[in-house]
Amino acid sequence: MVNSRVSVAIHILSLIATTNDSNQLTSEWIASSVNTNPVVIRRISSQLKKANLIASNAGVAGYQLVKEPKDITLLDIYKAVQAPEELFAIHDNPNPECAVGKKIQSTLDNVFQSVQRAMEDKLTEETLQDVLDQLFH
Amino acid sequence: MVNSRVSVAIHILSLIATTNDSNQLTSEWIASSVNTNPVVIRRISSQLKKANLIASNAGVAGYQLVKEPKDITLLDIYKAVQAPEELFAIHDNPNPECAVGKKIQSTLDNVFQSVQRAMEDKLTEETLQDVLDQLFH
DNA sequence: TATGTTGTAACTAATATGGTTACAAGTTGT
DNA sequence: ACAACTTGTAACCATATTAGTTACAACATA
Repeated sequence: MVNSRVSVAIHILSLIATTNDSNQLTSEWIASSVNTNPVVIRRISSQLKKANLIASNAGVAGYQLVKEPKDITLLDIYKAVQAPEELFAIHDNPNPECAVGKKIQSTLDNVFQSVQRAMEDKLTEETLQDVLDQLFH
Repeated sequence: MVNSRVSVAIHILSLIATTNDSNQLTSEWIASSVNTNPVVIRRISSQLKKANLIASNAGVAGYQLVKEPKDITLLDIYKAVQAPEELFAIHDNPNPECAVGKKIQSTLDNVFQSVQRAMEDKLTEETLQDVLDQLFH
């Protein structure tokens, strides 16, 4: 299962996108909406910052979006907080002296990549704006 | 990340589909191809059996496919070994007194379900036969 | 009856995850 | 200058998941 960092990241970005008073947007305030520890928020915010989705300044309260919500895809968010990780794990060291074992890894790699691409294509279709629309419809 | 049980399950099914001598298909022999412990094989085989993909008899060596490889989709295999589990985790207990916190779970549930459906649709397209074709092309 | 198998329970080590404490470094207002 | 507050990170902890392992009951077969 994909961990909840994606979920929390979308929550954070939704708050940033919809809160006018940037001064209010402290990690502690965000944490009280997400219901977690402020450090968890700062940790994930740090990843969103490295992915160039948000901006912030050490010492000064608040975070700002770097792009329009319609230009932030869920894949952007997914990749920001997910290690550059394959969706499916493949068992290692299958027996190369077995006809199946010899080719199973490359075969599964092909298959799983196409599945992962299908998922990522869907994540690309949906933007933060779509989430905001659903949140406030 | 989706654990390696899906990967191992496909390996097991490929061996069953392509090994004529059923007597050879012991959990120990399969384990030597997968490169793991026989109990791991029996554990996953047990799940495949419950999903009605393979058959076996306690005490007698071997496993048999219940369906044709072309009629076993990768989604069948995925669901057999994966707990009936959502692809994306959603953080719990967001603050209901916050406009975002109040609706984030139902919104993310919608969004993530559509993404999961895209992945499952792709898994449905590919069958064990397709894997066999790639293994022995 | 001896040998070998499947099926499972139970335990273990390794790893990932989210929560937490602590603190350095920065900003701001007085 | 300094007090109060913030972000950014390192470090640690408890928990859960995972795969590997040992052990053994139940069954089949020569």
